[in-house]
Amino acid sequence: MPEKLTPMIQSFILHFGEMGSRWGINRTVGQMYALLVLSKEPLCADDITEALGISRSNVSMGLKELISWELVKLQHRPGERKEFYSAPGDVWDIAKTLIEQRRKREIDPTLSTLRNLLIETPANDEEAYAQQRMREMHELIEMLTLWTQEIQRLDSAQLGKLLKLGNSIGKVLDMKDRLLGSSKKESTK
Amino acid sequence: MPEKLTPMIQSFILHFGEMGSRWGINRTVGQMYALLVLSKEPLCADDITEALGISRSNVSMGLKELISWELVKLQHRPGERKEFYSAPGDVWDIAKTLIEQRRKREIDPTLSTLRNLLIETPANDEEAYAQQRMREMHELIEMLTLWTQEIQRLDSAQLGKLLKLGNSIGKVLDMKDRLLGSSKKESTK
DNA sequence: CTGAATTTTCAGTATATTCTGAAATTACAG
DNA sequence: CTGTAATTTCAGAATATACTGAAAATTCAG
Repeated sequence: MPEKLTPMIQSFILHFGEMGSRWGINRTVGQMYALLVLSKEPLCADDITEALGISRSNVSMGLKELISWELVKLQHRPGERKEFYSAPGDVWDIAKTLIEQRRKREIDPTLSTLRNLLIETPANDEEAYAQQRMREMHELIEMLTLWTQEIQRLDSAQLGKLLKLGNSIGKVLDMKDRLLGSSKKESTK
Repeated sequence: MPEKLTPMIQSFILHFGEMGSRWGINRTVGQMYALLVLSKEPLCADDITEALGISRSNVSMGLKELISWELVKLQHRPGERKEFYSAPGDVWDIAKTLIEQRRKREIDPTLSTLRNLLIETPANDEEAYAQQRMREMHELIEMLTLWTQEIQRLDSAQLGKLLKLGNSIGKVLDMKDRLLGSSKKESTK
């Protein structure tokens, strides 16, 4: 469908369309975002319409969704009515936004549901067991959320350093282990 | 639709059905899994059919999917033709399987696509820029994958200790910072 | 203000996904 | 083996999601 996109850029867009559809976002919106991420200059709705070969109205709705995810920024040019859209220039910023939004939309409501079910008094053994599983689940999700929140506080530069250092994560966890006085004696591979 | 499920268990099942549908898994399969997770004893297909009020064939297909995700284990009882299904008893095992499977199904293919596009020689400035974004993206995904893989190596008990210690993750990251000689001077809140 | 350029909305259509019942297949107790 | 209890398959129906074009609403240059 796309018109003047190079094969390389097309492949990328198609792949992330498919990926998007595996997450909440739908295929077309995923493609729109992929296009925006790859383009240096902000694009207007018509640019997207043409590049992806989809209807103008579909683009309008897609952009609305991307904006609600805070993944896309709207810009105006002086003396121009037209609106231009762009994705953050920093990939880590994008990832942080994605994580944050999914937390708000999925994790938080889940934790809230679990808490509500946990304050009820179990009516029988079956419910007592069920509540135990829910409790474990709540604990786990809360902890993983904490971790990701800590990681999200790193800025792109810090993350870059971490990356360059290779997989020293093992070392950090070992350190953590020592801090915790872990019983299991297993080195990092 | 469900018959003899208590309201508490119903709520849980409904919520995780919705959640499942936001991920690759569909609503009904999500409900089936929620039911299995909450039940102490393994269930047979007919139990699920009855509890959720869906067709027997739907249950059969759903179970097939859950098995392909390795989220559910099949068991036989001596002298019984019937098959019984159960979810792991440990929530962390479940989470690890989910993470692992999503990595295989989504992350790995994405990294592979990115690598293929990165070995091409950019035909023009536009492609050169696009490749740069792809490179950053590849780096980031690879690093985050490494982190999660390290975390996945922890067993349930280690994770439990981590949890009980509260959010000491900040401290570890600070430690890491010092190790890296971070420039930014910001304490853990 | 005005009106042309632009964006948004939405009802209807197209597409994709999920679900079902009936038929085919499989597995195993006897 | 055989018969039956169980599971699986699959074509078609039901449902849900995505997409479009036309019409309405909005915005701002002049």
